[in-house]
Amino acid sequence: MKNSKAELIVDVAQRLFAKYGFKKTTIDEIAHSAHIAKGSIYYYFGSKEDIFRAVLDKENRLWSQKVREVINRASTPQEKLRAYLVTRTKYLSKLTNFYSALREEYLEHYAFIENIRKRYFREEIEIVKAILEEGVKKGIFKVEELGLMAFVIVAALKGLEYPWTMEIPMPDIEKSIDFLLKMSFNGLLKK
Amino acid sequence: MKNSKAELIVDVAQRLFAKYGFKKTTIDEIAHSAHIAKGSIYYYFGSKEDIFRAVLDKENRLWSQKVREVINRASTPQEKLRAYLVTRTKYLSKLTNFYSALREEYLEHYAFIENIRKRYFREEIEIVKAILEEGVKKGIFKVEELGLMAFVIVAALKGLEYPWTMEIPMPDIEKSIDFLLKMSFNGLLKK
DNA sequence: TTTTGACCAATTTGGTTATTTGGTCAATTC
DNA sequence: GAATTGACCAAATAACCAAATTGGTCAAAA
Repeated sequence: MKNSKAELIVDVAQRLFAKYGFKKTTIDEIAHSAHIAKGSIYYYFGSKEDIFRAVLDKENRLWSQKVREVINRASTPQEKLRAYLVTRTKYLSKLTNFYSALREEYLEHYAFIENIRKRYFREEIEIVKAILEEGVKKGIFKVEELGLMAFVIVAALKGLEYPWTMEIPMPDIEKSIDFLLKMSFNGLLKK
Repeated sequence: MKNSKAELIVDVAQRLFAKYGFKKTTIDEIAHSAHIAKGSIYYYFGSKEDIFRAVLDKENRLWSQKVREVINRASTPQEKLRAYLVTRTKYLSKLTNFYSALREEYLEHYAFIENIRKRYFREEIEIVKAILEEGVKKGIFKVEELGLMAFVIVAALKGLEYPWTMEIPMPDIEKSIDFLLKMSFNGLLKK
């Protein structure tokens, strides 16, 4: 038995949320699509928000796994940082629900979505922090305040996401990242 | 006579827009607050959007002036860049309408606000580009692609704005900027 | 232990009417 | 004639309300 009922619900909900968004997807639809009664859903989940959280968690686990995998495969801290930046950005747009929930759907700003957003923001900072830490330990990076540095990097990344929301013609994302990295490593100043 | 009627309208509208936002402020209110008839407003402005644009322009001129002033006062390109980053960020939050229009009010996403947003985004990029250009000419900076570099810097700045919208406890903004700058100048790598 | 569907309170929807809004303009004032 | 006015209008919005839908419950059944 590879799929428990709870997983089935999450899978179905994932598809529907992706298509219609959180608000427009109804529990009845989910139940119907999953060929179970509505009551069954509430046997496994406490609320609609709970289901959504489960979907987001699933997508985030996938993203997190992929990102960590790519980071581990890279050998130097520089490569790790680059691998992280490129992968996280490319992969993020594939996580339909995660992405739209944290960007578009926040028009409605549900409190629970805000919380999820914060949690993942912190998670990203932790990932970057770990990379920087390794770099410092290996004597490759020179960073005084790890936490702040990680914060600034992640915040800057968010900034790179922003323009394409605004439909400003944006230079190719990967090029921008490579550029940001090159500058980060070597600095602006002429040697 | 130091205030033309058009200026009076803009001043009154500025106050009201700041308090109630674009949508909730009515032409009747503006007319009433300015002690003139509604028709008079349309003698000077073509539409409500026009008035709003005028308010935004006024605030932007102020901001722009302040920023350029501070930049000119600084002597080295490094100082100019720092002066720009700090001033632009600190000052931006004072421009009530400008700020809220380009952040909160975009929930409604009026096309004309999107356009203004884009224009100011480009304006910021130009300012940064000019600073970088000077730095390169003086042989202080080493930047290959000026446009892209300026874009990345401004985008990163937007990223630093983002967290306090999300109410994530954010490290002090000035500290972050100094940090970002130090890193930008010297790079992450150990020498 | 799981599953069900009738059931309920609360919210959302669709349709209608009343009010307000942005914008016009002929008449009036300066 | 440039500037100002307020009554006026079509269109948008708010207010209202009944009907439908929604998230969530629960006693009964499997």
